[in-house]
Amino acid sequence: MKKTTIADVAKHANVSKSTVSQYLNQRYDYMGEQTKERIEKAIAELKYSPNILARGLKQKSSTTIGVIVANILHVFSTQVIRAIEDFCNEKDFHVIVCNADDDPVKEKRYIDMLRAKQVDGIIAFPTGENVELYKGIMEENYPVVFMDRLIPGITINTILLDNEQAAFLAVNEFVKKGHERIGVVSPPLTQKVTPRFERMEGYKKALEHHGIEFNPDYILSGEIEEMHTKLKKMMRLPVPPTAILAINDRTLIEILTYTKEEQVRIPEDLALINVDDVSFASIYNPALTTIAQPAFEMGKKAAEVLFDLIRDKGLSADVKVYRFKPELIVRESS
Amino acid sequence: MKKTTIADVAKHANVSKSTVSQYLNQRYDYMGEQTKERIEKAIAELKYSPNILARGLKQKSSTTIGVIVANILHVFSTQVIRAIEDFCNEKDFHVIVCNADDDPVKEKRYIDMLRAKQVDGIIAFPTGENVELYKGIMEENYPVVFMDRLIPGITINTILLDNEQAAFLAVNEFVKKGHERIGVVSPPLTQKVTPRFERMEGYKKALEHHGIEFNPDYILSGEIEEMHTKLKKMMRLPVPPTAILAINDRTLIEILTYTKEEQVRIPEDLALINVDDVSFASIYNPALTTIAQPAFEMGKKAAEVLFDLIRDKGLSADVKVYRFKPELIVRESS
DNA sequence: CTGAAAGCGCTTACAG
DNA sequence: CTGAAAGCGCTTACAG
Repeated sequence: MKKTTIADVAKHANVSKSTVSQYLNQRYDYMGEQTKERIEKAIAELKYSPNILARGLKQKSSTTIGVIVANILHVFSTQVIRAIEDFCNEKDFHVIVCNADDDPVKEKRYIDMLRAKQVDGIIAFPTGENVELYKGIMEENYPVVFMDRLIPGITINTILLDNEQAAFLAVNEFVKKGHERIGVVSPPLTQKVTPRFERMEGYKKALEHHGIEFNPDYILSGEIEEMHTKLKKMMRLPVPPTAILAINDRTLIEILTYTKEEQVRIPEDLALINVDDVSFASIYNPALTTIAQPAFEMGKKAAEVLFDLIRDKGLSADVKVYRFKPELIVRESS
Repeated sequence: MKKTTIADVAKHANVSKSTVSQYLNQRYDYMGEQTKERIEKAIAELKYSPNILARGLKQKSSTTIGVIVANILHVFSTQVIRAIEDFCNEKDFHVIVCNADDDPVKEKRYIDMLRAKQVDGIIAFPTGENVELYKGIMEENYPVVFMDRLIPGITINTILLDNEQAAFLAVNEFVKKGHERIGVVSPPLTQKVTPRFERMEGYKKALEHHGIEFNPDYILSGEIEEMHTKLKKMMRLPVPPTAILAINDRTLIEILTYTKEEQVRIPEDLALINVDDVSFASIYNPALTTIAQPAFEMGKKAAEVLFDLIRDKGLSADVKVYRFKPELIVRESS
């Protein structure tokens, strides 16, 4: 089944390829009515559809962008991708999705391959490594937007949650309910991953703001695997925390596994707030008080900024960090 | 910043474009050691990376496949996509993700655009419409694999859960626990969407197998919005069901919203099993008994089958329906 | 062992 | 108002 090409259409309509191409690109300026009709008919009869790859070769655009997430299984990433895809669909663009698994080697490989595929731009949740790679991209003015994470020394447009504010909202809510012994649970803080790091900062500032003394025993940070033991240890302190802020959905699951096992009552024995409005928040027993991220808006913004860069050939007037407001959703766990 | 092309490399290395191309494609058969080295050096110095679009134009491959899901926000779809992407990554392929939202018009648009982009194959969760479109594709031997849904009259390789078995497992578990009044909750059964339809069939067969009389009052099907009222009605029957099979995760959420609101105790007042091992199954109170789908295996299989088709130019010897076994995970709700 | 030439399917000045 | 020609960046017989 040989594909029909523009040449076939031209022959069938008795015009030149150029004229067909003009027609396809809506340059009807000087085109005769009859020519137009003949071409239209030929296209319909041959069921012709142009090869976008060939067009892209000439026009230097693949009408495709790449999105590199850590892992598409994370709900936040999924929502961001959905928003980006909706935006792209309106512009007749497609999106290639890549999972870097927080692995800088995979990240670099994907970026190189996407660029080899002439992708018009990339939205990435950067691993934080590959600084040289991104520096090079910056210098070339290749369109890139960062999502969720900042890389020190790299000035690239970035979409972020107001992470400090997120922690602030949680601590405020706890204080309002009378808590003073407020703990926080986070994945490892060794790497300066933006969301974790900033949320911790916000937590500390909020305590200070409320005149609560900072207690290092109430900060739990570690790999998911060791979280259970660490949690047990923290809750068995002579004076344990009465409220806990879970820094993301993964840590929330660990905490709930623990409270279920140990039959800890929420919020009586332990109040709980987490960042990310998980799917089961309102049906859980008790319903979970959460801090929601506007994931769809953030994804949409990332797409908008990227398309502006693409239009302006990467020469954005000013590189910005866009901060989005988190929202406290009070339910029963706080 | 003009991109460096194969011509630049050729000039720099003092050879012809052909030779550079041979080098790039590892056809070293007769290539002189020095030539090789000179090219290698030139590539490194110019930081050359080939334009895959141009290569694709000649080779008639975009090393890209399309995946059309109903909605990437569904966990099952996400897992399937992740498995497909991992598979593609090993083959140096990329995947374009599209959300058809169960809208046949969007579905058709995506398929047309993906094909115009010379995508090498498509994995789709078909809406069930666009029968003519798929018939045409079939006749052209264009590589397509269906996921999750069958379309009557279209013989295309399809990956499915053994849906009857899924319902069977649930009913068996209920019967084992002494239940005889077993209900089922499903989205609308009007359209013959494969999973719903087959799971209902399995439910009926299972009842028959256990000698339980089929009671139409225990079958609830409807839009998500009206489910709550219908649920209330069913539970207020003179003789209400004592166990419910939720046909997917969306209906599960509705049921749990209801039971939470009405303080129905699970499993004492109502036993519950749902298809899809949701993320909160083990931390819910009570932990949920579920039927898990092997989503990753299913996604991987879809990719394997598609790549076989691509290799064989769509001329697969035999079109098959691949059935995957569901797994009963007994927790506390049954 | 390597190069000149044609071609993949388009677009785009330019000429007439 | 329309066509011939060159070119986008590759690959691939074929010749030598």
